[in-house]
This record gives sequence, structure tokens and C-alpha cells, in this order.
Amino acid sequence: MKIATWNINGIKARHDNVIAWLREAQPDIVCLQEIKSVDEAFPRSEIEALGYNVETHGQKGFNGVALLSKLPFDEVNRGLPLLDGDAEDEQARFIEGAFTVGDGPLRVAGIYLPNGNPVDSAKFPYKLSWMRRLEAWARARLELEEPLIILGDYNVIPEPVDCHDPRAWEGDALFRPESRSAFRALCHLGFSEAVRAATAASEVYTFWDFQAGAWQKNNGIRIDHMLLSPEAADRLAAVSIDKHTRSWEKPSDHVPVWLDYAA
DNA sequence: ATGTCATCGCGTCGATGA
Repeated sequence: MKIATWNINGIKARHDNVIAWLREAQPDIVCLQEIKSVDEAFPRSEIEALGYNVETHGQKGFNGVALLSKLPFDEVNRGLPLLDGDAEDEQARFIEGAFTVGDGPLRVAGIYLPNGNPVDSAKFPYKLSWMRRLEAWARARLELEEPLIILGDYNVIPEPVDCHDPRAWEGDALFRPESRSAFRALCHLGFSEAVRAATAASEVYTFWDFQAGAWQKNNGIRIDHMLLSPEAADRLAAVSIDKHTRSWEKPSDHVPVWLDYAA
């Protein structure tokens, strides 16, 4: 079965592209980020008509995540738990679904990790604290020893090979040592990162900026990731990036990334 | 590193976020 992530950069602007891609790619489970919509404004019934169960965690104007699944949801959780001392978090960036695949469980968490720029603002510490929360949550989930996939827009460029021009990203929140180190710490809990489990190739990107002809110059970055628990990694059969959607009319700046999971 | 894009607000552009 096909499990995918896509930062669509607004469901209102991307409505037709999302429907077209669902019809074309036929994914079984999809995590969408940046729906930029409240739950009531999400085109739920239209996507249900394509055979999906739909769960959203939206907010007005910004952020917002959704889970679409051809399998029924056994459980849905919205929002990443806080740690002791954390302030309330109003931002909709996390949704988790539990499913039954064959006779076993599968957990899928869709995340939209904070961008963190500019680094001299409160946004950067918010990013790092969000990553600490994600690590704590993931650590607890791993104790279940179940197939778990955490996928979405991580807003982290893991290594220099994951961007066209590393020097241009020096100092950026996506490439700061603190961000990369927190991402590595998460992986080192025991996750396999699907794209790098499949290939060591360079110029493998998932995002191209709208500005300065980034797409035409292939000036991209790899920031949309899929992390698999050991139980899920055992079933990883293939990985792919739907790069062609970046040249569609009115594209998102991100493209869908997906894996084939042996059911 | 900015040649862009999406959204909101009550306004037909500016602020904000990425």
C-alpha cells in the first residue's frame, strides 16, 4: 500500500491539483500539510467521494494538517502533546491516525514542523522546542514496538547533499546545526529515514522555492521526510517522489513523497 | 537570498508567513 506526504500550500489554491493527484497516484494514506483552512472549509465530501476517510486539524489562514485514508481510522489524535513547562500551542501541526493492516496495527503521524525563520526571533526556539516535543512523543510511541511512520514537512535539510547550494543555507533555520542535530537525535531513537534508506543519490529534492527560478535551476532542498520505526521499516518496499507535479499549473512549492508499504 | 505565492482583513493593497 502507498503512504504519502504532501505540503500543498493551501487547499483553496491547490484544490484541483490535489484532486488530480489523488486520482492519478491512488495513495492509500496521505498526510497533507499547510491546508491553510479551518476544518469546516476543507473539501471533505469531495475527497470522501474518491474513497477516502478524512480527518483534519485545521486553523484559520495558516498551518493545518489532514489525514486521508482508504482504511478506516481506529483512532485519531490531534496536536502534539506538551512537555512540562510548555506554553499552550495554538498551531495546528500534528495529526495521528491508527489503522489495522491485515491483522496488525499501523500508526501514521502527519507533521508540519515549524519553519523557524528568522532565527533571531521567537520562531527558532519554538521550532526547537517543537522538535523536543516530537522526540519525547516518538520515544514513547516506539515503546509500543509497532509499525509507526512519522511523515511530513520537517523543515530540516538533514545534510549538505540535501540542497543544491549548501552555502546559501548557512544560518537558515532549516539548516542550522541545532535543527539538524535535533533531526539526527530523532532518527537515532531507532527510525529509518525512507529516502536515504533507498538511495544515497544527490539532487534528490522535495521543495523548490517559488522565487528566483529555483525550479528551472533545480535549486531545491529535501525537507519532506518519512521516518519508520523498525517494525515499519521491515515492510518498506519502495520510495518515490512525484516531482512532475512541480511543473503543473499553479503548483505547490513542495511535491508529494511516498513509500510502498508491504501490507 | 529573493526575480513568488497564499491568505486575511473590510477593502480593490499591505501585512504576514513561508
